[in-house]
Amino acid sequence: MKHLVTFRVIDAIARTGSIRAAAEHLALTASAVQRRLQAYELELGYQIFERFHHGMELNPAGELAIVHIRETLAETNKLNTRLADLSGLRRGEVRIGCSQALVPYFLARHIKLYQSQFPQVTFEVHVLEHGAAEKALADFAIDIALVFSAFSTPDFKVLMSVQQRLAAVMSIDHPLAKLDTVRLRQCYEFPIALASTGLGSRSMINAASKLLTCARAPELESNSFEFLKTHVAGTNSVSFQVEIGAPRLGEPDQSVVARLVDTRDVRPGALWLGHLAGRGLSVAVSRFVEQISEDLATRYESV
Amino acid sequence: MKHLVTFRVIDAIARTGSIRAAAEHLALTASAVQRRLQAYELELGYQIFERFHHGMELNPAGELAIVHIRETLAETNKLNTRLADLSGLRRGEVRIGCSQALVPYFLARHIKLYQSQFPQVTFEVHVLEHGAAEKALADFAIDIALVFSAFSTPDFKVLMSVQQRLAAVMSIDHPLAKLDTVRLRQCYEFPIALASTGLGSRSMINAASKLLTCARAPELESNSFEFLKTHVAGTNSVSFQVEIGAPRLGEPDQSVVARLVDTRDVRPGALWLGHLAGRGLSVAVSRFVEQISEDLATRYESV
DNA sequence: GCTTGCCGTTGACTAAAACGCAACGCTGGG
DNA sequence: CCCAGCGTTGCGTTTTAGTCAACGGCAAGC
Repeated sequence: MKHLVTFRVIDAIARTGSIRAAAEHLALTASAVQRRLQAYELELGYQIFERFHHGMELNPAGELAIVHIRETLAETNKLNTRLADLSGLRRGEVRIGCSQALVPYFLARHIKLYQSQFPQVTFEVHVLEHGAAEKALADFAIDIALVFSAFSTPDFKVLMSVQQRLAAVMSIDHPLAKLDTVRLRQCYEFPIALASTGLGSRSMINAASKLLTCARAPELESNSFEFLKTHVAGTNSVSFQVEIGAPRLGEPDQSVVARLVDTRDVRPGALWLGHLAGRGLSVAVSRFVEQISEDLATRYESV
Repeated sequence: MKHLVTFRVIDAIARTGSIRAAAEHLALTASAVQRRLQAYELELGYQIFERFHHGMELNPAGELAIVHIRETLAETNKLNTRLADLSGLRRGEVRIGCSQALVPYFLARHIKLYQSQFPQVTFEVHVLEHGAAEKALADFAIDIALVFSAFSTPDFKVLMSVQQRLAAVMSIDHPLAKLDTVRLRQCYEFPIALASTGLGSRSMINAASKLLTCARAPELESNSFEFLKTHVAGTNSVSFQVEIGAPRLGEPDQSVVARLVDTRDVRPGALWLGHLAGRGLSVAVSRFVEQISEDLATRYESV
């Protein structure tokens, strides 16, 4: 889109924090980028960026402008998907921000299913926790967020939220694998491998461990569920994962199985699906929201 | 704004229905206008207009596009007012669509009051009834509508609505002017001058007259309240006007006075203040909405 | 039945804007 | 003290947007 290059340029400057970085990102020269910005600031009548020796930063006027700019870019995308939708084929882009736990099973399955129906729709998956997801929504970097922490400001609209129990993850031949559900006390009889602080499963464990006399520091800690999984597969360690991020209950994933933890030990958390309030969703996105909402609603209890 | 000329060009084509008319309106050549449109259609990948021998008309894709285009233009205006607001002075534009009755007293008073505080804010007043106001809102031609008919689709958000009684308008020395309120029957003892069908006061009268045996066709009919007013000033005719559009009760306006009609004869109608749902209001507009809402709320009963 | 008028569109030419390149002045960190 | 990285500017070239004039087509009017 010819008339939007200035907006894309300014957006890039704001994101990268420097004209030269933005220029490289856009395959342009620094001077071209600088001149576009200068021309826009002149038209607007206000400086948008504060110039520092280390780069550029938005000033208060720029904060207002960048919202308008990103909104316009997003609206343009929506127009394109609507037009494509009108002419028959469903095209579009879905940009998701979600917790790490959602990626390997839940999202992978749903994106595959969706693309088998609408191959022209592309996906962008950003792994983000907590506030990062809110910021990405506000910056128009993602369309929807699927996270474990509740949204902290009213700028976001919750589309749905479901209960999530905690699951213990262990090797397929682990003694606890024979049980249907496990007690937290039983898990602590083995070495414990936990996700890093800040991830969904860790906060559930932390809350529960306060009440548990046998609780102790974990033998292993990592911010990669993938690593935790391979670790427990080869040892008698026990790890934990939010229900939806655990290997499908019952269906062993290679050499790892998951068992729900008794709710008397760990109270269920919540998974939130939301988007930016006041912002409409494109056809492709709302169709995807429908798909995952339906699955979530049938699979888990709403909260 | 350099990057919006294409949008303004297309908007002009859509409004005028022809490239050449749009060109003249924009002080450009027809070929320049045509090329901008062609370039946009090429970028978009879809034709936006249907070409006829008598001019241009939006096709379905164009209907989608024009909404986006007008929304973008309106959003740009909002950004400008927000920036001006941030830098101290309150600048901006308020575009109102309203029924004829509102103009002479109510709007004139409020615009004068508003501009005495914020002289940099400009006003556009469009006299529109019924559906025309809804269309103007949807086309982003006005920011708010203040009309007597309720909004017919959920695309509009009602900000407030107040009851409106009917008032009889007569010369200052008219026999009925001695009364505080009048009965409809008493009015019909004199020649009657009515507003044209489609205007607010007329529909209230029409509804009431069905129940009245003495009702008859009016001696005079006009779509100009101004004319009706000067007519009753010089004769013993009686005309009607919605409460808010009548000369201030008690305060004679030159040679005309208004008296409320008994509510047993004519049930109050409603005055609606609304804007386009999902569209935020600029600072200047929302400030004006506040001002008139407060006045309406203290002066009339809400409904 | 032909003319006249208005429509969108196109080719040729010109004025203006955008871009790349190279260079300048500046500041903070090694 | 120098070097790396920043935003910015002058200059020559390329690309773009505009005017002007002309073409072909359809509809109404004499």
